[in-house]
Amino acid sequence: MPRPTNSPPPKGGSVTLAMVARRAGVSPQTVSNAINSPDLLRPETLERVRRTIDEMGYRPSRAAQTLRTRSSKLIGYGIQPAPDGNPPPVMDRFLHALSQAADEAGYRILLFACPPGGPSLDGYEELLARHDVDGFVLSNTARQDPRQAWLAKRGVPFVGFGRMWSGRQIGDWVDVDGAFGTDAAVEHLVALGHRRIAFLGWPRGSGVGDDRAEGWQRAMRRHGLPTRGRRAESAGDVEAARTAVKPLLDAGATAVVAASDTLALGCYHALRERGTTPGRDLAVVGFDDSPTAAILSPSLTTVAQPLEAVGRECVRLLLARMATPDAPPGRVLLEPSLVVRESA
Amino acid sequence: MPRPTNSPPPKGGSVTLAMVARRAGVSPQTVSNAINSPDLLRPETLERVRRTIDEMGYRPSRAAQTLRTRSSKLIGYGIQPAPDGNPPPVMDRFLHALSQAADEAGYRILLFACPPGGPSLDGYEELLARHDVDGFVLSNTARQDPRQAWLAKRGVPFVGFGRMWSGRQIGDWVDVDGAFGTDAAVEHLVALGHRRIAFLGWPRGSGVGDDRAEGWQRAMRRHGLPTRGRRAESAGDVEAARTAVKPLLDAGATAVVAASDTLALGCYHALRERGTTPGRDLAVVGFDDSPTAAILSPSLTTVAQPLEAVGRECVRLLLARMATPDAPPGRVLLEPSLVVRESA
DNA sequence: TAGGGTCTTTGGAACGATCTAACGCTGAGA
DNA sequence: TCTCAGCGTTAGATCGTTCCAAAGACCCTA
Repeated sequence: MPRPTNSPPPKGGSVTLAMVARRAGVSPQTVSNAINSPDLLRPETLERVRRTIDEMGYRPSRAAQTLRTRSSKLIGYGIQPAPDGNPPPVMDRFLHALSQAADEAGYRILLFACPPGGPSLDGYEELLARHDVDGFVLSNTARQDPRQAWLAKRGVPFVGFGRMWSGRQIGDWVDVDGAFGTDAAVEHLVALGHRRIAFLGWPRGSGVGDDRAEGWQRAMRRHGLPTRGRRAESAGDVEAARTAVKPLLDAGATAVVAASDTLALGCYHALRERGTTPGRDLAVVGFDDSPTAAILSPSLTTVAQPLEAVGRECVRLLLARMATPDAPPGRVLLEPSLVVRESA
Repeated sequence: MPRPTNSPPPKGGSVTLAMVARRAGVSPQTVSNAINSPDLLRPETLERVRRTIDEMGYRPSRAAQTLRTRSSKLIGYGIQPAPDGNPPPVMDRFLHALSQAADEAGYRILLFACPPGGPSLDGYEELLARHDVDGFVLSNTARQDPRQAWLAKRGVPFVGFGRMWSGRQIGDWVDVDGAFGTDAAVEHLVALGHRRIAFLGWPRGSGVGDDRAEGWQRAMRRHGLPTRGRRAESAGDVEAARTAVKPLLDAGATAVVAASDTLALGCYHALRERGTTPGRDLAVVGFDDSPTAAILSPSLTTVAQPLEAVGRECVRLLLARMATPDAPPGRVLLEPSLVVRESA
């Protein structure tokens, strides 16, 4: 009769450290060392252990490692619901980039659903207490976002996608230089011969929006072009943009730089309404390179965020923070790139 | 001098089962029972333990539970890179729904990055061996997808978003009834008085495409309307669609049902080219309710997939499978809904 | 040959939870 | 009166790994 055991039923044919050790004729600790501190072993022992590991297809159990080391090699990410109408159109690309970068560093992304209407802190608390998450990536950071301060107070490593627009800067972040993007858009338009270049943005006070406006303004100034009367503000939806852009057209603008692809689409509509054609009668540049941009007709010239790089940098900063908790904060501003299509 | 210990530095002020037990004056096992089998305890003991748990803010450690039970309460999800040009425009919505449904059942989604060019099995292997993942959700299931068979052979619970279009059906899946969607689109058009309703789809042989075509065909037949000469095939991009739809227009179609929003947009372009207006001169219905659909002008009537429901059902089926591994396969076909906008 | 110093390797004790078997006690059935 | 199942609870072992301290192997010098 087999010995009575109170161990749970094995799931796969999971190989343990002890099994490897027995087969290789060493102690479990030596196998552990072979993996974590190879330089402690005599080369021939190391070789033998390594071969045995391969032969048996051994993989360390994360649960056991986490229990012992209190580090789960997990990065938490709260996934936001799409606020109606204006879902971040690019979030799955970012998430893939993030996941890939994490994988390469031996980490994984653990998802949790943020309830709609502002992220609460419960989810973060839960992941921290129960899963021993090593750190967090924050996105859709808002003005008055409580998360950074909350995490910082607890000494939990985190990195935000998006800088803080109000109050004191807290912690590490990676962001895209919106001003650089609109500046580049203006450069492109100037090179095409445009002089009366307008900007269609969101109401002042939104950090992202003001940033994008600033790039336009600075480039205009650099070229000695007037900005007065060339700027309009609009809510984020197409309809509002269509209305808001009209004064700019009436004022004789030959090109419009918009703060988002959605706003740019509003320009398209306004132009069609008066029987003119985007890209021919008026140059239009959007922002975000949303999937829509490529399939419009004429296709939309737009500023693309380097999401893959953002993901990589987020992981890099996060790992650095975990390695040296007291290091000065890391802040990375990445340059977006202009995707030139038919509309400009 | 404090007793020497070899425990790792505590991360938070983490409270353990043993600490709760000591404070409540019971054994650790009783606290465990209070959580996992409350009906074993005498009501007054239960009450006392529960109060202590609340007071101390105790949370069981997932790592320890996983180690002991071999169940991580984790669901693996391989996140695909966006294949160029045609990223599934809806995947982040699905992912949020999935994560939320999992959360509510006490599970979490663990992400891993699938390398581009078809998912390899390595990622699945890794999650299984190292993280003791309890199951997987598959999406972007392709013809000849090796994953289902691989997982089934190992007895790993999984559920696919998307049925299997070729070969034998393996395992559980949830899918959206494309035929139902196009059928409903035809119904709507017929009610508007249309008779010459065309279908613009992908080349035959793609499971999803054939499914959507079939709903159109069956509804047409039901109404005694001819389908001959009213069907065109096109590659998935706007440009191809624009070309492919022309014969349908020439043949006098008054309405087009497209297999995707992108194809529908191709119709828009073809119409504009000949100076006609979508929604007035020709009704157009798309499929997917991508973000683009709402912001087009005229806005696009389209068939919306119930992604929240898909997420919920995926989790439900997966949990059922884990509970009873030998139960007959669960297959859920959900009805999409027609979102009526200006184009039809 | 004994002593001292490197290098390698090992035993034992955690980490925090859950499983099994049994504790001492009561009351029902024979 | 004796046996035994059931009650709520507990002791002890165990999951697979890593940390700590110390033991063993080895070589060199005195």
